[in-house]
Amino acid sequence: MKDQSLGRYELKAEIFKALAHPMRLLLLDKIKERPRCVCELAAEVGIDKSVASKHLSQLKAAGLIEDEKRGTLVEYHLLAPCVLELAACAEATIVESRQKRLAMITGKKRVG
Amino acid sequence: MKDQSLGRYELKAEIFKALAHPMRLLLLDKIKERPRCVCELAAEVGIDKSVASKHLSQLKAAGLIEDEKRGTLVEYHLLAPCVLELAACAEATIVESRQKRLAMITGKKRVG
DNA sequence: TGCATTGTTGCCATATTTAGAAACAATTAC
DNA sequence: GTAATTGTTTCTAAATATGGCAACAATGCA
Repeated sequence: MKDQSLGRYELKAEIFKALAHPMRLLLLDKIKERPRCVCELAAEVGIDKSVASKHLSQLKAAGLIEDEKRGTLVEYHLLAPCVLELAACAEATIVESRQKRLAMITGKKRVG
Repeated sequence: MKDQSLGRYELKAEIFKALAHPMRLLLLDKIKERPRCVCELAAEVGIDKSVASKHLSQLKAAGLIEDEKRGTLVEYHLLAPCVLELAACAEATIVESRQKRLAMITGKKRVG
């Protein structure tokens, strides 16, 4: 195996990889509020424009956002609304997992 | 900024990072079918047990799976059902995004 | 006890990712 | 045209992730 089924997951992994950076998640949230250009995003989150551009490029390559040129500006807007649910689900997953873990620890103490 | 809001996204990013590898997505799918031990998973996907153990460790750290010792075996089972939706959503996102992109290209050709 | 099975961890070499600065490209305004 | 603004690309160094192997730990069995 190792190739047979693996191919099916590489595309999925690419999307998760695009989401696997706190700065990109922050940028996504900013863009979700309203479309923004690179310079505005870079200033808001306090990073260099080249770094912002590269992060946005990755999000675009994953099909999560889209760009539109307006003069010298390049405005990015959200393409996949599903992403928001992804992020929310991720957060919920953390909370649930921790609660379960805590409950289990407590339960074990009581039982054993 | 750069610290102010970023912290909120680091935990989310950790989850996405755990999902950002095709092998780990494959392992998750196997575990989703039914709980399995490390050696079975490693054999099924064709990787070394140490590599499998490390991947599973990452999934566990992200709160996505949980382990349970059974003699010399360590059985892993799915902890966050939300993850499955995450993966499905990721796949749908790809398809939708590509269709939109194709439609846009076609549209641009027609219009312009 | 001695041995086999199962998992985890440590180590190493390699590959990928990232940030920052500078160079470069594209557009607008003068 | 020239300068200014905005983005992208390139290059480099540092950080991180990955796979494979060996060493080690834990459990079960004879």
